[in-house]
Amino acid sequence: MVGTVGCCTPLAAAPLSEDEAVDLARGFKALGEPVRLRLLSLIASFAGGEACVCDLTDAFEVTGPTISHHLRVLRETGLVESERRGTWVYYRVVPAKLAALSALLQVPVPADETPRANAVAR
Amino acid sequence: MVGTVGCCTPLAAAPLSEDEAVDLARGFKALGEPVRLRLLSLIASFAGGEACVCDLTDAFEVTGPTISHHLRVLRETGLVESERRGTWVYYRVVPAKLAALSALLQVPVPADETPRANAVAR
DNA sequence: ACACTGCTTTGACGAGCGTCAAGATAGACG
DNA sequence: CGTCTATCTTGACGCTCGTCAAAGCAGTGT
Repeated sequence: MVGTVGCCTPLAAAPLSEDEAVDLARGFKALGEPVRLRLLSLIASFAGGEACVCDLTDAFEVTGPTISHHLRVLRETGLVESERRGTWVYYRVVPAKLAALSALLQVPVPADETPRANAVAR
Repeated sequence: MVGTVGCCTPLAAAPLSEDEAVDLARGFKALGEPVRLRLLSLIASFAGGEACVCDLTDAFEVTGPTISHHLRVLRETGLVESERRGTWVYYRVVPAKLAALSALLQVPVPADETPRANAVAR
């Protein structure tokens, strides 16, 4: 049963240990950078689920080395995989890793708060 | 400014714009720090969904001001709310904000990859 | 073998972040 | 009012991070 809210380790289930927190924070920190987030989004939304670096570089204002640096961070965090095919290097996302982080943020919504995500008032 | 850009926008649906990415990355960056992640987890798993700062401070190795600083970051990011009641200040998580970030990471899993996300421990 | 293109690494610089000690503020209780 | 406790702010320090230019490496084609 995959679909349940408590499939893995929701944030509210139990206080995170320091080691768990260090490990998970690595993932979120990698996502906490606009260029990396766009990079991930671009790769994920490419046809076939993979994109070559040449496509990615053109979509940003930063230089090639910077893109390469961010891709390396994403790769070393396990959020993407890379593979060289001939001249080009292709990147694709690792869904399991994203799912793990996503699951952590699924908090059981208390009764006095609407479960709709877009109703963030204030 | 409410600005919850991607309330229901999975990462793979379409490439993030720069503005969306900047906004969402703010949230992930706040989560990308072990102490803050544990703080959030601690608050979320407290009975009643809220915890006073005194409870939180005791659970960490860092000093009071540092806890206060991290709580401020979480508050200014919209991940938690605070309320003073008498002597103590209580914090509680904002589920909608977490849900928004969680939804973004839900990627359609391709057939060749296992959908299991519980390999979080690493 | 040589030149050319795609991508990564190296080294350096400025900005931002996590942390603490010390001081400031707010409420409770004599 | 004055003191005590709980929490936040300020200012400073070291470390990490994002960025770039320049150099390096890997494949392709001539």
